[in-house]
Amino acid sequence: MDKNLKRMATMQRMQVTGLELFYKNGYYNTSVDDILKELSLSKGAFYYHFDSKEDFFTQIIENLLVRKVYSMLIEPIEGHDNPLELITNCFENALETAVHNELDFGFALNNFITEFNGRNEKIMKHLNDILKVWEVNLVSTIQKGKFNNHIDRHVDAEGVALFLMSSYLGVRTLMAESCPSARKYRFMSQLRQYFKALEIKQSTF
Amino acid sequence: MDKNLKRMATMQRMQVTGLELFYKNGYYNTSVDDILKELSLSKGAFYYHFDSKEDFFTQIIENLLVRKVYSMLIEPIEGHDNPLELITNCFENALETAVHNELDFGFALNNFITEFNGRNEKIMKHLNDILKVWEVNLVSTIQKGKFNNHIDRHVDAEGVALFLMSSYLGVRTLMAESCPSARKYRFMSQLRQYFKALEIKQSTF
DNA sequence: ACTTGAACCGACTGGCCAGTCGGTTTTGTT
DNA sequence: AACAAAACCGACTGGCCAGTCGGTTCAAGT
Repeated sequence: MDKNLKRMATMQRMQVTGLELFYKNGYYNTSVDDILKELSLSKGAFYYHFDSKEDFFTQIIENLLVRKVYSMLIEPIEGHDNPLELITNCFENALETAVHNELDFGFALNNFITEFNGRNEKIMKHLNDILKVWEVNLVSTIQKGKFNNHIDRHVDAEGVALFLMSSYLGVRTLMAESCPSARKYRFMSQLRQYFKALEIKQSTF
Repeated sequence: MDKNLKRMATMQRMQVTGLELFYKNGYYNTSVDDILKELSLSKGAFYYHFDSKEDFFTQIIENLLVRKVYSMLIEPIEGHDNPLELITNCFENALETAVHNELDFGFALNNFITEFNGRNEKIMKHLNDILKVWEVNLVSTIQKGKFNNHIDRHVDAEGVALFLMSSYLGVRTLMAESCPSARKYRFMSQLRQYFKALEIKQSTF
């Protein structure tokens, strides 16, 4: 582990730069050489550390994407406060990074899913796993909210989770397209609107 | 116009097949030869009718995508009935085609936007125009609903339109990934839930 | 100083693909 | 039939790119 320090450092550098470029230009539009040029490294170094471009990407998912999605979209909603508030704040923060054009891992996830959907089963499996974790955590957070009387007990937790994930992924696509700031603001307003429908009264189905 | 009949027919065939393959495999992952093979046509035929792959795709957008999005997502919400009902039915139908794995033009739009975002300004312009038309029509439908007392007059029409577009694009991504039928059902339930919050009371902002 | 293996270099291969171009066939016109 | 234009053919070019491989450099141990 100590001897592997240099190895780890190089691999890490490659992965970070790789994710950046894959995020910006897409997987298929980013050549291994593009990444290597950025780092002043050579093909030899790359294939010394990774088996293939696909293997490289898989490791990026496991080492970077999973963790970041976790820390940005999952951890912030764990807690005993009102889940609707937690989720609101979480989305607010996540979308704020989007406004500043920073690397948004939720969006990266969305892009990669779109890019690999129906084209690369192996990679899709990894991406789906992340979605699954997100979904499961949303559902359990909402269930908890029902127990604690923050959320009406008739609401369908799975449905809400799906709706939240959908609208988040969708708005990120639209924010990338134009007026991110205004759209973030409008989106958050509507989210609050939607949450009101989940709060107290009897309804759902 | 009469003399051009064969020309038109061939171009049409190419475009229809092109859209299918671009939809299935993505633009960059579909070679011109792939499309030609499908049609038993040659490179010569292709470049006789189109200037470039990009020109070809642009014409597909203008001739097929625009019209289909219009007929599937815009026309159905024009009318004097309750806009919330119109939109509900429209989404219901649109998502139903998705369940059957048919070519869904709303989804195609979503995929192409993701694929070209930040990578091809020229094509993005065309795609954005479609989104804009969709948005404008949603907004005016909602405004009309406010006038006709179907929708609370405090609601932010632009916000609702954005939220609807977002959630639609997002759920399509998630439906493609797994359990489309169940997700469609859940999504529609939540959409109705959200619409309830827009119906009568004072709120918004 | 010498050895050894990890880390890295970069020229090269083979395949794919957008676009070209000289040629052939098909179609319509006279 | 004769001709011209439209439609189509397919071999070829040049560039890109994933992956290979024989070689060099560097660092640690002895």
